[in-house]
Amino acid sequence: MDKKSPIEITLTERDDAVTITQWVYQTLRNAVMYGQILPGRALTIRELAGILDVSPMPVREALRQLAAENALEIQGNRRVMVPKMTAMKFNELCEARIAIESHASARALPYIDTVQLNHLRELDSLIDQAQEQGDHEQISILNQNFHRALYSANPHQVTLPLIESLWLQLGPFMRLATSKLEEHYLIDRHNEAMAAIEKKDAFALQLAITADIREGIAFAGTPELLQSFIEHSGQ
Amino acid sequence: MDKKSPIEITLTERDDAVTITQWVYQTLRNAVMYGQILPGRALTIRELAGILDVSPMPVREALRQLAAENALEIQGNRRVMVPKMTAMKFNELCEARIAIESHASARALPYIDTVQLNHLRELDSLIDQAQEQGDHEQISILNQNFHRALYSANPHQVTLPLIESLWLQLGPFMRLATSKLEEHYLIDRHNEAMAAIEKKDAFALQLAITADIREGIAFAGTPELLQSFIEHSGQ
DNA sequence: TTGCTACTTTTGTGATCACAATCAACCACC
DNA sequence: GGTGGTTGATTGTGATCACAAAAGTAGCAA
Repeated sequence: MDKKSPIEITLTERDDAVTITQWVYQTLRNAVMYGQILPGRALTIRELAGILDVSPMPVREALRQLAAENALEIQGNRRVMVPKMTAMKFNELCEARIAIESHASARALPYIDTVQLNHLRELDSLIDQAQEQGDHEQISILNQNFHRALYSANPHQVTLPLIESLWLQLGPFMRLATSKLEEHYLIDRHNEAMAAIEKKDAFALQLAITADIREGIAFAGTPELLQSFIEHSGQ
Repeated sequence: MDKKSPIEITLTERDDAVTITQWVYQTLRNAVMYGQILPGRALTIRELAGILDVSPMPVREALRQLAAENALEIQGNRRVMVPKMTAMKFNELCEARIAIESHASARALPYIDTVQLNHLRELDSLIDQAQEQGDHEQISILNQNFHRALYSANPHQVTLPLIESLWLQLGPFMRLATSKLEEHYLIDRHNEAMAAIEKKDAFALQLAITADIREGIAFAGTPELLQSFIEHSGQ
C-alpha cells in the first residue's frame, strides 16, 4: 500500500453535523494547502479512503470538487495529483492574485463600516502579536483572514471563490517560501491598508494590497527558491 | 414528477469515449449557460437522472463539480439550484470580468505569434460574417472563442478557469441581454484589439477588451433589463 | 379558514458490488 | 542483457441498495 511516498494527513475530529464528504473535502484541502501531499504524487481514491478511514465514495466527490477548484489536476489517464509548479506558473499566479485582489479590495472599500473596520483592526493587531512571537504558521493564517475579511465586506462579492482558488494553488509553495523569509517580512503593509481604508482612498488601498502580496512572495521569486519549487514538484 | 416547472434540456449524442459523468457535466453546464434551467428552481438528483436517463451517481458528481465552479448553488438544506441574480451582483460580475480579462489579455500579449494571430483573425472574420447574418447565437459563441483563444496564448495561463467561471455565472443573463441589443452592437472592438495585438500595445489591448466587455453588457445594465433579471430569478 | 401535528413520501448521503480500463510485474524471445 | 508481449492486480466508473433527514401532505383542532 505504501510503495509510493507515504502521505501524512493531519486528521481533525469529525463533526457529526457535517457530511463525511465535506469533512473529507476540508481535510484534503488542508493537506494540499499545507503541502502535505507532494506535487506530482499520484493519488488513488482507495488509498485516500483507507487513510481517512471512510468509504471511497466521499473521497471521489471531494477529489472532483478540489479538481474543479484547480487544487488538484486530473490527468488524461484519469489519475489525480497536485499540479506541479513551475517558475513561470508561480509568477502568473502571483500576478493574478494582485490583479484580482486589488480589484476586490477597491470594490469592498465602499461597504466597510465601523464594525468591519474594528474587525480588521483586531486581525491586524493579532498579526502584530504573532509577528512578535515569530509564529509564521499563525501569521500566514491570520493574513489570509485579513484579506478574506476585507474582500467579504462587499455583500455582492463574487471574486472571493476565485481568490481562494489562487490561494489554494499557491498554498503549498507559499509555505515553503514564507518559512525562509522570516526576517525579511518587516514592513507591515496592513497598517498602510488600514490607513487607506479609513481615508476611503481606493487607490492607496490597492497599492497597499499589491505591496502586501508582492512582498509576501517576493522572496519566493528568487531563482534558488524557484528552483527548489521545481525540484519538489519533480517528486 | 413534473409538479414544478418542467426542465427542457437539449440532449447531445453521448460519445462512448467520454465518461457518463463528463457528458452529464457538459449537458448540465450548457443547460445552465443557455438559461434552460430557471434560477431558483430546485434541482433534485433523481429528477435530472430521469431526464438524462442515467443513474443518479454521475448526476451527483456533475452537480458537485458545477457547484464548485459557482455555476450552481448548494443551499443549506443541501438542495441545489441556479443562483438568483441581482442587479448588484450582475454589476460585480461584469466588473470582475473586466479586471481579470484585461489582465489576462495583457499577460497573453507577449506570447502571441503569427500562428495565433492568424487564428484570431479567422475568428474575427467569422464574427463579422455572423454579424452580417444577424446570428446572435453564433456571435455569442464565437465571441467567447475569440476571448478564450486570446488568453490561451499564454502557455502559463492560470486565469482562464476563473474567467470561465464568471462566464458561466453570467451566461443565462447575458443571453437574455444580447437578444435585446441586436441593433446596438455596432462597433467591433475586436478590430481594435487586433490592431493593439499587432502593435504589441498592451495598454491599448486592455482598453479594447474592456470596451468589448463593457459594451457587450452595457445594455443589460439598463434598469428595465436588470428588473427583468430579478423577475426571472424570482422564478 | 387557519394553525399545528403526525404520517407518508421524497431526497441526499454513503456503502457495496460489478465491470472495463489501466498499470505492474513477469516471462519468453530476440 | 535488453525488449516486447502477457497475465494478474489495481483502479476509476457507475449501478444499486439502505438509511436518516427533509419536504410534502393529510388530518384534526381552534
